[in-house]
Amino acid sequence: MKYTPLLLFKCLSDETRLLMLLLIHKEFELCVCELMHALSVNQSKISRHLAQLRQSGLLQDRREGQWVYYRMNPDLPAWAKDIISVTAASNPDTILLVSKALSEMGDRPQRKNQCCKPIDQ
Amino acid sequence: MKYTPLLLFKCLSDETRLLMLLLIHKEFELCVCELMHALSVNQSKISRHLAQLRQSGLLQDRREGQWVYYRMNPDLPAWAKDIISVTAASNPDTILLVSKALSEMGDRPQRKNQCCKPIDQ
DNA sequence: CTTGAATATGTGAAATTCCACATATATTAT
DNA sequence: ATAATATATGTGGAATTTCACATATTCAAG
Repeated sequence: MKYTPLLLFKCLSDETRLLMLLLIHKEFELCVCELMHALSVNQSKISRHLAQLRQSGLLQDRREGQWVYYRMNPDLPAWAKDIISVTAASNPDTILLVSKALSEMGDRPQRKNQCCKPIDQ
Repeated sequence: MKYTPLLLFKCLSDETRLLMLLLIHKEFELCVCELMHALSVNQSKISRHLAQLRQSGLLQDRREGQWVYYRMNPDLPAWAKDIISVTAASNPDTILLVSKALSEMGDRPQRKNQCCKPIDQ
């Protein structure tokens, strides 16, 4: 996977993808249905943007039963991680509403092997 | 001017705009004809992308005689400056060729007197 | 095996972005 | 005044991106 600034910025230049990335960055790991609920966006749209982020090397996926969980790709170069971290830290308002919608979601899937990052609240 | 991550990333998601921004970031200030020469791109294309970067608040313009010089907008929020700086510092290859083309334009210190004169002079 | 839930993807249309060409504006020189 | 240079922008079309809908796939439960 070759990471270029242009590839990263194209990924970040769509509102749905940007919100998903920032929310996953905050929550460590989320599944498709959680993202659907948080962003109030239909399944095929979420899934297709996730596929693009995975194919671009920004996200990693992990299947657990019927659910597929997405998290930041740990192999992302440091400069790309920095850009996402700086964006998140300096613009907390960006994911305010979607983060609230996520926390108000009922029946969120339980992660089996999560050790460090609990579902908030 | 309201700066949002999405607006910044849309500006950075086009190759012409990204190269121009990184080159201006490195050179501090460049005029339209220098950018045309460095990127080997025609005038209307350069001018239109510069207009977008100015209208988005990323660049500042300054007229001096018949030339218009563009530089980074000093009012850019720190996080946005950081993103551009991190990108430039960690991806020097990105502007390698355009930077070389610019330096081959010659007489950089006196560019205000020589900018856009015919090549054979 | 069949059903249902969660997710992925084929497809064509809608929306957006990008571009080249022509033309307009601004400044300088003659 | 006119001409020449540098830059900006109107316009329509090409290219790309985004979208919704339908269908496919994968897995768990019965």
